[in-house]
Amino acid sequence: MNAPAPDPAPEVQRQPAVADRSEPRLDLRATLPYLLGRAGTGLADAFNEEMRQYGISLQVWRILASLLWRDRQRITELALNTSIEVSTVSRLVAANVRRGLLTRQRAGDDARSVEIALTDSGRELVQQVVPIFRLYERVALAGIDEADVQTLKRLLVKVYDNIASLGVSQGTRSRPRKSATV
Amino acid sequence: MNAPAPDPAPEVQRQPAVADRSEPRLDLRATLPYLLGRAGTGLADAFNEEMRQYGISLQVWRILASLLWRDRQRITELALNTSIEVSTVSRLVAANVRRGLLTRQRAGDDARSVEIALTDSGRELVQQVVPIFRLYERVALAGIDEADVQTLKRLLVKVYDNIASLGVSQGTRSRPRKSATV
DNA sequence: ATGAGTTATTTGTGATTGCAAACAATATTC
DNA sequence: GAATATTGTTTGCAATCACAAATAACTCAT
Repeated sequence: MNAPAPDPAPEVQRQPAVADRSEPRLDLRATLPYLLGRAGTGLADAFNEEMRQYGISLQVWRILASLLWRDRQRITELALNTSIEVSTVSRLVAANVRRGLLTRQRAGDDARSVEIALTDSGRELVQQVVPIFRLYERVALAGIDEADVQTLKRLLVKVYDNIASLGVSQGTRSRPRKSATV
Repeated sequence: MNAPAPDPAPEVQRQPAVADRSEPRLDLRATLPYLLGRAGTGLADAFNEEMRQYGISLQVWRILASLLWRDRQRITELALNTSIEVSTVSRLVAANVRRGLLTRQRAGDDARSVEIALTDSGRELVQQVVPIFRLYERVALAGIDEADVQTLKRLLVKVYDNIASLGVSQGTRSRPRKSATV
């Protein structure tokens, strides 16, 4: 969702012939995918766990947070901004309208779309959680100096862009797909 | 639900009074949890997709890779090494024994445990995938110089350790929990 | 306006998987 | 050596969620 990655470097599809040169012995635990996934889901799981006491899931948190950032979004917008499947967003929104955290009303200009907004208690809840979220970020970054934090974030963006460039090359793909981001 | 955020290493429970000082406006997309999750699941999804043509899921890949690294592991070991839930490992192993990629035989010394090992065709398959895995890692790291790669990995370990300290701090936790690592 | 094509959302359904309970075997304690 | 606790694995069940099909409303060319 950003810079289309400068020089996407190696092309992915085909070349198993050459690649066989690498050793068969593979220690996953020193690889980027492993370290990245472990840190990511570790953080996500921990935060998700924390969210239980607020009665919301991580996914719902992201929807609420997105709405705090910009209120009155349509389902599709929410799906795009949170990287959650549209149908899932639809159901999650429905559930939380029932719970009184969100309102859903049809958009004036387009009778198909609905505008989702925070209720007062919804806003209250998110604002209550925001400090917790920030806290988790601080905890995750504890003992890392500011310069390294910036480096880390920059590299994570770079990595994402590198990967994203793959998806596009594949041709027909541009869908949101899964996710478990905090 | 487990530890309701006790008093882990870093300062956890901040007073919400002060916390309100932080801007209510929160741009998720500049935060570590977001960037981390996005990069991690982006990579995982892409690789998972790639695995389709080999007929295995990302989870199965990790089990196979772990067995390539060290053969003859018990279910619990596999769960530990791959960070996949024990019951899930059990089912995945069962399915792939049926498919002829793995063998399962009771361990000599303990009639409860089973030893999982690669069959020839299982080993053949993993070895075929290893280069693809390495390729994905290279693609993800494209354009990042060696020093930064090391920094990135080091920081990811640090972040994980920081988070892990949260969970462990409260005696009761030591289970593997969810995951989606490549 | 009418019908083809598109966009927004919801609903049906199957697959995955986490948790807890069930089982089975071993260890420990008395 | 019986009773109890612990460990390793599997299974029952429920929740989550992606994909696809269905529904509804809009756009636009004719």
